[in-house]
Amino acid sequence: MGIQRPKGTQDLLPGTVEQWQYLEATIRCVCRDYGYEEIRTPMFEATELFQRGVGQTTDIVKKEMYTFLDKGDRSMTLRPELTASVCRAYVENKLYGQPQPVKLYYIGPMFRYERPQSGRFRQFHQFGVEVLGADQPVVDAEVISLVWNLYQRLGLTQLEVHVNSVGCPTCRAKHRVQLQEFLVTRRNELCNDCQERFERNPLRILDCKNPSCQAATTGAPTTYDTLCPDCSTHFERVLVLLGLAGVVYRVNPRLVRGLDYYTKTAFEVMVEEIGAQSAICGGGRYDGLVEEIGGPSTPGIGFAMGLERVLTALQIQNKLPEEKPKQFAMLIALGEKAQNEGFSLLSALRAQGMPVSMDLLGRSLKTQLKAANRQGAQFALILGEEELERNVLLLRDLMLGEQMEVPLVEAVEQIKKKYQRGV
RNA sequence: GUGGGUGUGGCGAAGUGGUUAACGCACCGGUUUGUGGUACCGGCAUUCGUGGGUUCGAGACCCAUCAUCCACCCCA
Repeated sequence: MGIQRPKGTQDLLPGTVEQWQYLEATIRCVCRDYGYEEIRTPMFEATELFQRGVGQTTDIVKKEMYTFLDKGDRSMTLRPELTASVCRAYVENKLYGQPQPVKLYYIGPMFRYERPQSGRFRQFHQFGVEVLGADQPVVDAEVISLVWNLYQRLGLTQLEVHVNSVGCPTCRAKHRVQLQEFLVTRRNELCNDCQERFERNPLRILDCKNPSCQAATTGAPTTYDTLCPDCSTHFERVLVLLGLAGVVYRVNPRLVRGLDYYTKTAFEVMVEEIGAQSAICGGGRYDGLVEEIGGPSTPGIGFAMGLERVLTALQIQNKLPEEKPKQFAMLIALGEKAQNEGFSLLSALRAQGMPVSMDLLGRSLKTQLKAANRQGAQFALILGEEELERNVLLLRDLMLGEQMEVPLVEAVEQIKKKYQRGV
């Protein structure tokens, strides 16, 4: 076998691309309704952006980035996520000078060097939203409601929306200490991974899948015990507003997000049916990130949604729209003279916006009819030597099996009439 | 990075060491000259991911390698 596509990448072929187009169109529609505008940033950025933005200690930065030196010896990285880039763009383009908040969305490929598995790729696609310059709880609720609304429109069911507050850096640090104090006596009950997490990232132990870790952490102090008054009222307000927006959610004190920048509200949406990688959307507030990147202190919140995973869920739940017939009519021209006449007719029909095509292999009438049938065409426009001599076109209705003769001069008009009736 | 499964034509799938590698779908062509969706007929893998090895003999056994899938880690 010759050259193959890189591991963890996909060729999206006709038949599948339509599903992506449908999903993307629905997303854009919801974003427009919510008043979000699209932003497009580069596929690669200075490596430092992700190191600072995503966090040096995260797996993404430590082992999953596609990093390379360009010809000027600058370290560049294929974007593994987009929140850092959007914040960079916000600062660099001085969007803080525009009316606040700035409400943005993006759709595009991300790159992470991982072992592929179900729902996990090296090039994958995310839809995401970022709101910069607003710290009110309503923003958190609006963003989550946007996600909810999108899934409703897509018809997805069996969703689990988990919401939590991880607090600001101050209360998070307090929680961390309390958690370690709680766990220190049970440390030997934890799995190997969690033994290591104990020092590095004890919050993560809370959402370990290992049953013994689950048991060891029952009754552990939650973030709510340590939330400062500000974080606490913020969280309560978010929950109230979510209820008012009709979002069905669950408060999950064990929900911890993996990226360093999250503060206060964190949330995740899961669909169990799609496999081990069941999170189809994850996000939260990141009030310190813009400043971390070198901009003015600016609150922010956003999420990212894995489109491959959403599509998988839609497939499993059978919620994708049916494929429409590709062509309205097929032109069947027999012989070179007829092809000349037919080709110009074809171009006239297409100029009028009708989806019409013709045989490109010079095949027999019979074969072409068969092909037209398979395309789902409603009409066959037959033009042979005989018709040419009499200046007519055979207009055959493939559904009814009837055909009529139309003078060539009236052909476009007549066909258009049929087409408009169908549309 | 770790662990497990799989690899036969475009797709699905038989083939438990022995002469010519089933079958289904798809595809292409035909069933008298220019009329489709059905039916019938025919065509479509010098070869079983690749490279070695065992054997009189291998798609089947062994080794290596590559690819792919699933799971862990982590994330969308």
